[in-house]
Amino acid sequence: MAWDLDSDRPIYSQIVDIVQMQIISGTYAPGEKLPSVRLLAAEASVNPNTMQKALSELEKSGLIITKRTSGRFVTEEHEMIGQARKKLAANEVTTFFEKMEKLGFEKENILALIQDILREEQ
Amino acid sequence: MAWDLDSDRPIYSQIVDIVQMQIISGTYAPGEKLPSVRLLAAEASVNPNTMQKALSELEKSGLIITKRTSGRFVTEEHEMIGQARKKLAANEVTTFFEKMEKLGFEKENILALIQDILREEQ
Amino acid sequence: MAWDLDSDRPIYSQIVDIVQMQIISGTYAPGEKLPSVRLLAAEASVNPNTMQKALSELEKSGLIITKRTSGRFVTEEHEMIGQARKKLAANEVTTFFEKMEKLGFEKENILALIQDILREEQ
Amino acid sequence: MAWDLDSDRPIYSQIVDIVQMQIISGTYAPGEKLPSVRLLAAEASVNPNTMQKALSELEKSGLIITKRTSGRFVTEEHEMIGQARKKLAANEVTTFFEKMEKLGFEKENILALIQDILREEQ
DNA sequence: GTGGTCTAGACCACT
DNA sequence: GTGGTCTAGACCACC
Repeated sequence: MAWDLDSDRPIYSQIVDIVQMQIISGTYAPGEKLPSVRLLAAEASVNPNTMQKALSELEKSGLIITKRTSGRFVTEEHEMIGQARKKLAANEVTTFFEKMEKLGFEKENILALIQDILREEQ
Repeated sequence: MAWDLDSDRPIYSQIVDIVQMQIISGTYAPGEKLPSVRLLAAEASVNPNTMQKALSELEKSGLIITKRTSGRFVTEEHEMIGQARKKLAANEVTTFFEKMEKLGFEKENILALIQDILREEQ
Repeated sequence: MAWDLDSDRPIYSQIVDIVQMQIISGTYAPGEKLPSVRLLAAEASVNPNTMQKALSELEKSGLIITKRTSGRFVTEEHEMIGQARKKLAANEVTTFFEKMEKLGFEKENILALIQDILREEQ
Repeated sequence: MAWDLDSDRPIYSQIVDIVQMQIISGTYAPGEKLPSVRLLAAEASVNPNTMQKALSELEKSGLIITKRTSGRFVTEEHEMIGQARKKLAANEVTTFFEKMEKLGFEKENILALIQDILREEQ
């Protein structure tokens, strides 16, 4: 597993993004038990406290459920995962549009442009 | 001028991107003379050789014309600038689609999604 | 190896020509590993940076492939080498014709002249 | 007049080539009087002795005739000029073939190649 | 003053 | 060990 952490952003925040992505993409399925904090921390070469903080964030957002005695599990509510996915997607779309507008493209034209490019790729 | 260089990527490459963006966005107009290598290097707090390497790249790509004794100028061929703009846009579109596909969206659905989001923003 | 560099033209440019010639003539075979930058630089009594600049040019032109940690290799695409050979040949032919025209020969007569001379040489 | 002398070869020898070329190409017509040694030397930014030596060479080869009291003249024998022209042309042809053979072209193929290139140029 | 080239020497990432 | 990047400082040609 490539964790690829850099020192630009807080480590815990980068971990949140990675694990969130793994949940959304199904690497960790709904209801699946996550590895222990210690194991994950070791994998990522990170202090367990840091990993703990990251997982707490994910619990706040509802993607992870902690069962005191048995560990952490991915939520079984597909709805939660779907929401997270939509939120990330919305972020991607808006930052994408910001970049395109810096390049001087009007919102109205971007859709047309995308269709052009997709057509060329085929 | 905020050059905002980090150590993740080669500095000269970041400079290429920044100056390219300035040309495309019109900060430097077609035909306009660029500041001298030494001045730009001082501005960016970078060695003149590094700045030179960046500008040489831009010359190879056709965005900049060097006149030996009088300085460097933005090309007057709007065509070249338009091409660079299109190339950047195409990159943005493809990386955007890659990210969205990681999030589990099919190409066909992305267009629909964008339209939804744009409608909500209004 | 005689590098025979003079100060009329940029050294790196002369090196480009020499190595290019070695590749075309087969001194370095397709797929063969080139000596390291530092070694070549020492051979040519040149700064490693200068040699690097020359080899980078050759990489841009496609004759050389760089594998980051293991070295530089002559391309295995005979097509690329053939193209370079053709380009050099075309240059020779055109400069030859320019000289001959300065001497007052018409294009149509040059072919005939060449045939005469070749016949005499036999 | 661009004399373009470099320090690779003896200056007088370079001057011989240049003046010879001017005679062959008709810049100096058969029978025409050449400027004085002093004037030519000044033009070429060269010591008059050097110019003198160059012109003596040309006299030996028969291209120039010295008339003691009135100056130097281009020969009126078109034959002489024609021979010089042929000799230069022959040199060009042979050095051209040497270069092409270094590039791996057989004599037999060069003619065909030239015809190809000339056809493309049209 | 401009850009272009070159050297010397350093540090980095990768394997 | 490999190539890649960067800095510092020098000299050149051109105008």
